[in-house]
Amino acid sequence: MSDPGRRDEFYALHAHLCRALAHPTRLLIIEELRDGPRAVGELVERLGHRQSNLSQHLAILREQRLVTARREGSTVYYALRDPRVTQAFDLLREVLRQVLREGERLAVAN
Amino acid sequence: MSDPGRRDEFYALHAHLCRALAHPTRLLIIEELRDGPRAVGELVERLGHRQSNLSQHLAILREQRLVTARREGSTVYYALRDPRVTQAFDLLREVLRQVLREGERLAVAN
DNA sequence: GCATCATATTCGAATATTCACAAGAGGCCA
DNA sequence: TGGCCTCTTGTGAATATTCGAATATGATGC
Repeated sequence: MSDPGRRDEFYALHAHLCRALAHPTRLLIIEELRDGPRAVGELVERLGHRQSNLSQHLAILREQRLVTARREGSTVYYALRDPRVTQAFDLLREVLRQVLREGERLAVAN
Repeated sequence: MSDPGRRDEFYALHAHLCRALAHPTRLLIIEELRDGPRAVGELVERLGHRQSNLSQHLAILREQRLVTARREGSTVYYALRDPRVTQAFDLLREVLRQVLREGERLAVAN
């Protein structure tokens, strides 16, 4: 990582990975996949978004290799690829909760 | 979290947090702050961006409460607020490395 | 073949992000 | 006070993201 070009490229990829997580719908998808694979139709039903919209978000998660897609007949099952993604997800969730708690204290203090 | 309105709001905040991480420059800033606080000028020198640009990125990290800013005379020192942020950062970095390794294998295999 | 169901992709409009530059704001010291 | 240093913020242009609607693809069964 001493080559600055390679370093910049790596950080760009890292940022793309974060970007893939930077949308509420995609976070909800990840939460849904936490307990195992789900078909697109199930996600549509459970999350209540347009099918094309979910498909677009799933494509983004696929491109960043955060999920795998397995075809079974005409239905496609999505699954999380790496448990570390949910670990990172949970860490940030804790950070957020902390921020909200401190925000409440600040709101009271000011 | 059973109230759907509250759930959506929480996921929106979570997404905003991820969004704050979704830029190479901001990831580089976090990496720089890993070993302790840094003045804005130091970051400018080490990262080689316009000072106003770094200030804009620092503002985004501040708004999401990922960093703290402490004034000392006329210089401002930034620091990471929560070590879990770097933990999440590192987890995603590992995921990325894994993806790159598998990508190489795929590139060879195809 | 054709119809149907499940999923994916394309398109365009609305919105958000990012950068550089210019201008503002606060602290320090003569 | 005035000048200088450090940092922040407003503006606008270029670019990227997001959504719904429409359309395309792909598998299944008749």
